[in-house]
Amino acid sequence: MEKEYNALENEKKWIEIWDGLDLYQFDWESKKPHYIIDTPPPYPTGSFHIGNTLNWCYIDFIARYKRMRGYEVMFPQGWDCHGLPTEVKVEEKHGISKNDVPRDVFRKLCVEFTEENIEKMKETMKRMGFSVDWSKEYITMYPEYYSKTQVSFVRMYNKGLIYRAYHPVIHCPRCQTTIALAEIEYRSGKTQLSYIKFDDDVVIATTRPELIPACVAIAVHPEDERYKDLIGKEIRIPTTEYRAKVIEDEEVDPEFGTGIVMICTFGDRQDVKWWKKHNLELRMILDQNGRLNEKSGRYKGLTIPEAREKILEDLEKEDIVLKKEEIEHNVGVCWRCKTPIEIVAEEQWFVKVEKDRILKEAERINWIPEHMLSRLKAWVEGMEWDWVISRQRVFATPIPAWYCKKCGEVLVAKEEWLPVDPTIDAPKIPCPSCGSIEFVGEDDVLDTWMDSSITPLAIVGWPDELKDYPVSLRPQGHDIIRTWAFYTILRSLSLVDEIPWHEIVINGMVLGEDGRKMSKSLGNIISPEEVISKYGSDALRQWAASGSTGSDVIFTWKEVVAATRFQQKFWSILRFSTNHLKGYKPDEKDAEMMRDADRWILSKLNRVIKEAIDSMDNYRFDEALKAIRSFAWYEFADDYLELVKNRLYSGSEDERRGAQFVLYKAISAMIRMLAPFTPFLAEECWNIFCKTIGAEEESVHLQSYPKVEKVFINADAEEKGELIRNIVAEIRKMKHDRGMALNAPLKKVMVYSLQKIDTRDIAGAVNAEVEFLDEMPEVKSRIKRLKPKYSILGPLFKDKTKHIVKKVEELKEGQILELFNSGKYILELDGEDIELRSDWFDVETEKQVGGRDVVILELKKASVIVEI
RNA sequence: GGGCUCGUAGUCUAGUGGUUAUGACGCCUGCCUCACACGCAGGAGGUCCCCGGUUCGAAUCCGGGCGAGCCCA
Repeated sequence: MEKEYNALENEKKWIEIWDGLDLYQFDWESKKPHYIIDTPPPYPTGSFHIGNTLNWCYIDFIARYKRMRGYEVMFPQGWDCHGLPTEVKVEEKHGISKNDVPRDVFRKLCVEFTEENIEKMKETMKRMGFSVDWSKEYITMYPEYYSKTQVSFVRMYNKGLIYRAYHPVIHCPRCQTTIALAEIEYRSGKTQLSYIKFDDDVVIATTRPELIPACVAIAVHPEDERYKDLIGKEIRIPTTEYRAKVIEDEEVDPEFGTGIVMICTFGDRQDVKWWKKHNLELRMILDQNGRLNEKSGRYKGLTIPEAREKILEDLEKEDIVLKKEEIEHNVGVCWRCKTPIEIVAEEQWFVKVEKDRILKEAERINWIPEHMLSRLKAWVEGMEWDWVISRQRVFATPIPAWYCKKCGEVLVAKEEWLPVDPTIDAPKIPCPSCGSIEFVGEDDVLDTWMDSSITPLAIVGWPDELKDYPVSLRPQGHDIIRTWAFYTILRSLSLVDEIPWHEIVINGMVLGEDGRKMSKSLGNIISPEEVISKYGSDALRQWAASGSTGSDVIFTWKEVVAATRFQQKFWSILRFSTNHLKGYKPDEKDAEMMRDADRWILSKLNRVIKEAIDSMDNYRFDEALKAIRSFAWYEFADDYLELVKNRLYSGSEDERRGAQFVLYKAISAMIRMLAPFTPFLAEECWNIFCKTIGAEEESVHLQSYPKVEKVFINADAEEKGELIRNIVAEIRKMKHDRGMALNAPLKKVMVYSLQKIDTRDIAGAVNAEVEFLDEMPEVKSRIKRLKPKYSILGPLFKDKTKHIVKKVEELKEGQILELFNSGKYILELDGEDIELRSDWFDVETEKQVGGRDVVILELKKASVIVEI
């Protein structure tokens, strides 16, 4: 074995080998229990970012672990292709607008662009060693997938869960499309608040003077004494012939501006609420292109900024602009182009949101961490209107519907017609209402979430069949609980009356090294490729396991570097161990050759296996990896290997066999426990390990996870082992304190302890002859004090504990001896007899030696006499 | 403005009622001890954000405050 572990070389080697092996194929026919993961289909931006990396590392830890635990695991990979970002990129790339070319041509350009991006991202994913079953890949822009989206639309329409309605929707004037609530971002900034006199009594303050022609009412707070008399009055709206009534509403803020507010259709979402509540007139002065229309009178044709300027100018002329002031203001903008959004009323397709049902059913899903459910609940409870699913775009799943040219009837496709593009294909039947065969195809398309909200259904064969449902797991980030998780639950309930998954595991966001969200402007972005090219995938994967599930994780180079150090450490452990395992034939009978140190570490190993299993089962990757790493490094390498070195190098055949048995057990288990986290390192180590012991060389990723062998868990062995370790540590510390070399020979060491221990390995480790004493003839020893175990005393004696402890401290040596000799002692406290038991206390002893020039090391459970 | 999460050594972090509060990085001292100097052996470093309460006992539970982050309005 090389002295140094070369991660980059090794990882490259295994990627090539694995590529030809198909290790992770899912088999529906397998008799093993199925474990199906509804993996996120990322948006093919062309780069797999570090946030994705965290998410996929979690998925891969789970997938690899579950496989090793005997499950038939499905780890599919999808791509959520449709959407505006790609349209924008393609327009940029080809220097065109989507309206310059026919729809199908533009769509084709988008498909090509997306295919290239997918390839790039796959590259990174493979390099990361993710155990994806690529035969289960799905791509939402292909007809095989989007026909499923269309089927889902048709079925929900037929169930009355999709409808068309005239409704205020959020609209981006630049993108010229409707956007979902979830697609609004909020920007804070300064804006101008203008005070405008509508008449002598009515002065309103507005940030949107251009909407004055759309003013349909004026509102004041019902308890605002200043304006009581105004309620019910009709006021003329400046610059127009319209008149508006003054109404009262509790949601008016009397503190803001003048306390009088104009209600427009629509300035913001509050306007929508008031408009609905008070049944106000609808006067849309904005067109879809973001320009004012004829309803605005002489401002027709102006853009919003132009209109604002012109109207203010006109109002100034009328001398009714009383004041202007700058205020801090939050404005909703389009998430894509950052243009302030508008609210307009249009005919749209909607999906009905059955709030109560979703809230109730979401509780049947196991949320990890639990509190993430409250995020979903808060979102659902706050929803003000149904889900708008129509978009005025090109690169998306077509809405399978037509409108009869003659009578206007809406015709939604039959399932057997799908996939269909109504802008190209005609319906296969005449209008059911009037018999006409002339139709206009719907040219709105579906929201991308309509594609991605059926992923768990798509991977189990829906709509043809539903092989295994709900699926096992949804892993995703907390940022998309209100979108992906929410929409998926909604759709699953609507389509198959079932929750989509048994469990949902939420990962946090990745923050930059400065603890802030990664962003271009902060310049704190780290790409996975950058990390991989320097330190390799296994190191980055270990970083991903460093945070606790659900919490945001800070990216730190030092964590990555620490991971590579562990890899080297483990490599050295393997190098040492295989050196001593050459020619060893594993044999369970060798367990009989084990000595105290062997039994101790084997017991610890089995505890670690149990801990790792518990942690992995609870998706606590940080705990699991930490337990494995710290066992390997500190207990196994620093303590155990140091203890048995001498026996391995120069012990008898029997002495060696016991240690070899343990090396074999521990190395085998540690490699397998590491496999989900560091698949490359583990594979290489397993390969070397198998060669060393002459076993069949098969991928570690096809092995089973280590099992807890209860027979080796032994509290007595652990106590002895700890004592041996502590004795060695204490002697080393003594050498250190006296400036001696750690391997300097000592004349003699004598150990006295009530615990009978094996001194063979102590001798080897401290380079001295070691004698175990049954008595301490030359040593005077006395009990220094008793240390109460509060965890026992507290619950038994509650408030009396303090008094008892005080009494115990006052006990004489003879009384203490009585306690330890008989195991109990009667203590009198306030006239009451209390029976103390010896195991309620730890005893601290103090010893002295006369005569010989020795150093006495006092340990909790032993005295060590060292002759230097 | 609302919801959620969090506040523990210089930094990051574990710990959800019980001895001396976990670990990593960094720092200091000594060692090239035959697996590893990417290492080994030691060491220093803490008001567990603040105030109150519950309890024999609080980093942990409750209330209030201050601060941070995320999601939303």
